Amino acid sequence: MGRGKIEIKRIENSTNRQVTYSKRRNGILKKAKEINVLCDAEVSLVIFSSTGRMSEYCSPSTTYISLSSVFFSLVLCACYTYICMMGFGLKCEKIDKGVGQVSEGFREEFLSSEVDRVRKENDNMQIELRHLKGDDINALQPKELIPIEEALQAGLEGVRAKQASLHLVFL
Amino acid sequence: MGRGKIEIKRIENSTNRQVTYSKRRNGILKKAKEINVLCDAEVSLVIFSSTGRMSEYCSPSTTYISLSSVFFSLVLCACYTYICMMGFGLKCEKIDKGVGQVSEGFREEFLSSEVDRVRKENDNMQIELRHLKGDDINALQPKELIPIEEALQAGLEGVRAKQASLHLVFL
DNA sequence: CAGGCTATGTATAAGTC
DNA sequence: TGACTTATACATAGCCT
Repeated sequence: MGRGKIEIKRIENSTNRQVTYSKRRNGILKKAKEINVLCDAEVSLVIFSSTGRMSEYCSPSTTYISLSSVFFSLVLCACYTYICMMGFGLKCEKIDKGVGQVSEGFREEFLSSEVDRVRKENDNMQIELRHLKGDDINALQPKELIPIEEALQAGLEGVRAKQASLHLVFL
Repeated sequence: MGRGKIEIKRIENSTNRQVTYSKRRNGILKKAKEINVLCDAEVSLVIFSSTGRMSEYCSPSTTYISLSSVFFSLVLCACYTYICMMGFGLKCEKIDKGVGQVSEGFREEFLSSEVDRVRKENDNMQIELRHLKGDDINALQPKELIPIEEALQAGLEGVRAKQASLHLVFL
């Protein structure tokens, strides 16, 4: 993608390598952001240059900040590592042998179904919200549009009535 | 980079979105591999499609695991990754098989915090929905009413435009 | 819906300052 | 070393099957 074609192999000239790294890193980060926006994809990207400098991108929408327990983080971290390593068929014995944990099946089962339930509720609301905002309505039948229109109309009237009353107060 | 220029915003047509996702995901994965080879960079990339399918790439070297101080920086990403996976209801068999007890142990902890998170999300959406429907707006400040009104107005216009286009078809 | 096909938009290798 | 330019290779949007 430049003046000349290059072979995909380690760039021996270190200056060149550094320059190419910067450019390509920016390119990848940009593309990561684009696919997130264009396609609703979640992306987690971490790049280390050969000098150890790190760049990263995580798509927004995340709530990991709320997970404050350090222990928890470490476990997740280990987990992530494990995923990466498994990708290359490596075994991570440390994790296997690591902390033994007693798990109480019932509570977990409850939590699991609760997560499912709340998530479903979430999905439905998200769809409703989208529709109210005029998104994703192309797939809808004419009939289905009517209640949406009515809801919007009613909402608008409500808000405007409220605004009008506030306005009176200010006069 | 195609027949036409596109704006970087959510692709509404879901078929298109899926197609674009596949193509761009392959593109990013390719570039991740290239920067790894060309520039000796370590890359860790995880992408989830909106349907929850995961793709990942980790550069072959696993040396970063030993760089524990730097690696610690990955914790946030790790959390994020794990949440994504759970968030899409994926069963990560690799983890379950490999880590066994450990994964079960923190799965519960995860589920617990996940229930909290999703519930919070639920609450927020519920509030937004209520406001759009004209409920609970008495407590709002005039300023806060404006975006609501605008959203309603925009939504209404969207729905009516859609209805108009459908109407044309029926004539 | 998954796989090809091109015209076209982007990324970027190499060059310049 | 970094910022900017340019010619080229590459990625991909819109089609088509």
